Amino acid sequence: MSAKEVPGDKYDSVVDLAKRRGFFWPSYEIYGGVAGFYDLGPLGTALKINIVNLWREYFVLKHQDIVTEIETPVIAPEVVLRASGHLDHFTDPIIECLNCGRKYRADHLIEENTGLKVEGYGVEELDRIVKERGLRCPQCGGLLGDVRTFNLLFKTTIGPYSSDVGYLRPEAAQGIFSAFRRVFISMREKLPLGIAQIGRVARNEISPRQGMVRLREFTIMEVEFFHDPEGDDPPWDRFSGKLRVLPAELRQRGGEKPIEIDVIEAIEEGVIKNRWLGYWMCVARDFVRELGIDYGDMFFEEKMPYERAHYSAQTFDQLVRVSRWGWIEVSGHAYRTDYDLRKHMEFSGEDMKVFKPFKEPKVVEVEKVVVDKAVLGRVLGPSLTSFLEVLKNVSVDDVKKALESSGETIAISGFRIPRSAVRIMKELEKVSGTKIVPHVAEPSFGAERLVLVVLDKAYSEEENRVVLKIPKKIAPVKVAIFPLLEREELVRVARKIYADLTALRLTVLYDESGSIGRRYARADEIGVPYAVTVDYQTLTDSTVTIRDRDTRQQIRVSVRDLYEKLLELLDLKLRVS
RNA sequence: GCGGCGGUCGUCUAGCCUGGUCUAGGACGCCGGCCUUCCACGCCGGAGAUCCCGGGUUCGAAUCCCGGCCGCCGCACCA
Repeated sequence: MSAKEVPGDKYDSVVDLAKRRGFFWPSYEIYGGVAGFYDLGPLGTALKINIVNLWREYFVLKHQDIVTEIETPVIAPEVVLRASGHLDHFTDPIIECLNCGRKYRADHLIEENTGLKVEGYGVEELDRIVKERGLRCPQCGGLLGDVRTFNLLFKTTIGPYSSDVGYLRPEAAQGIFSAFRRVFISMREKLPLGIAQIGRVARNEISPRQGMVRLREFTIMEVEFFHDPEGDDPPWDRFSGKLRVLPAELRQRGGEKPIEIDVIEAIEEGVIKNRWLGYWMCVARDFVRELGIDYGDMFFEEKMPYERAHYSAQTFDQLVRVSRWGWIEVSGHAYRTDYDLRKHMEFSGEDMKVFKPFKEPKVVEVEKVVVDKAVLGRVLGPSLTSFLEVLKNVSVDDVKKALESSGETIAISGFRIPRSAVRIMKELEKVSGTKIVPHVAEPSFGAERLVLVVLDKAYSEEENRVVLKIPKKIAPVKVAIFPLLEREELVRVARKIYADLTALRLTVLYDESGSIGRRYARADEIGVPYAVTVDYQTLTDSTVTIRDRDTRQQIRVSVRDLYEKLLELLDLKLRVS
């Protein structure tokens, strides 16, 4: 039985089904709705939970030796996002040309056209300058609109004081970086260490579109995988093989077709710049495949440097083909290097370095920064303490660099101190290891997008009936129980089976209304993989039929074996290979 | 954010141009009853619509006008 190819309006059918049967719909509909927010209904919630758990299976449970999971708050104090760079990269004063619609950074526009330094100016001040100077659009000479801020972070206040600014996190990562030391210690201080987090994040998108694809608030599933770039190889025996990849260099030359390349080869040839990034892409490939997406409908597109986030040295988006919008991003794979930990070290003053033992201890000549506190005390006075605190996190190289500049005084981390108060000393030391800042490879998924992708992929129409061919493992309802007819003797048996299967923790649907055909159709429409029917034969020999959603074939099993048989069919039976 | 198109029971839709006959019609779905021994059967009954929201024009607005919200498409934007 071949599924009819559903044409271009398939997405509409999916959305329609989602609303009718309770997968998802726009939030706050009774008030007209708000763009970028969606509710998950009963079935959507169940489906999402199953998808999330499958993700957990791939990224956490199959990697329990190297990945652990934590949970951190949705709200972050300002300093965290200042440290991470999100405040700088997410809050821009923007001005738009009223004539041609081009958008500019207001501060850059002013600096380039007037020579004024306006860094740190507020919106009103920038707006005033633009108006006073009569600045026009540099492209078309058109009139400019008002200066506005352009901020993708949702802002709030923590506690009763408006000065305590907080933001809804735009990614789960910053909570992980902030907690890195604690987790590292509780995981007995070993690298590599993956820290996973599943949670809600919010991004105040300018104009969210594409329904469930681009949300202002969604569930992110990510792993920050901390490792030594020179450390051991990933466990290639678990996940490896070919990836479909479209490298940036190829895109630059107009290439649109991904190449197929073995992950290890891709790393050796420098196509993928970090081994763990490549490894997690393999895991992502297999995870998404188990959601029902074929290899051919999925590939990894490398982002151009200007497309990347500020923290990323290389990014691949995992794209999946859906009916209405073509290729959409379901996951991002970023090589964040040691950027985030370094930034948090700098802002918090905490040492996030990790001790990396040498194979054998060695005696080396080390350089140390030595300061003359007597001299400094006279110059800096009470701020000496804070200077010494800051100095702990300044590298020897940075001090050297400062010493290279000319003048009586030198600048270190914003402090001006006499050159004579600082010198570099060399001494011999026995060292058994070194301290490194771990590097991070980050796979990151949007859960709601996956819900949409699964439904879009699973939706099919056969003989005017809708069948949702959701992979059995993630189907929100696993089994439907029907009495063939609404007769007391059949109903009694069917209800008993329903109660038994429910007690065994299967998600079960019981339905006795309408004809048997209608009930099969209703179950097909929400993707129930198996339907168990109690008929008159059941009353004589205690057997029931199990009907397969996709083939409509029925098999007959005894009620006693039903549970085991269903587990087997649903591929839920656990075993070691 | 700009431009185009659109918004009527849960869903799809009739009605809008040409204002009143609309207490807004139908189909599907849903609920109840009858019937029925396996794939949306049939019959009977029922519930279900702020006609997206607000304002205006008019004796009278689902219908005409304005503003807003939401959606789709294009542009712009997009960690």
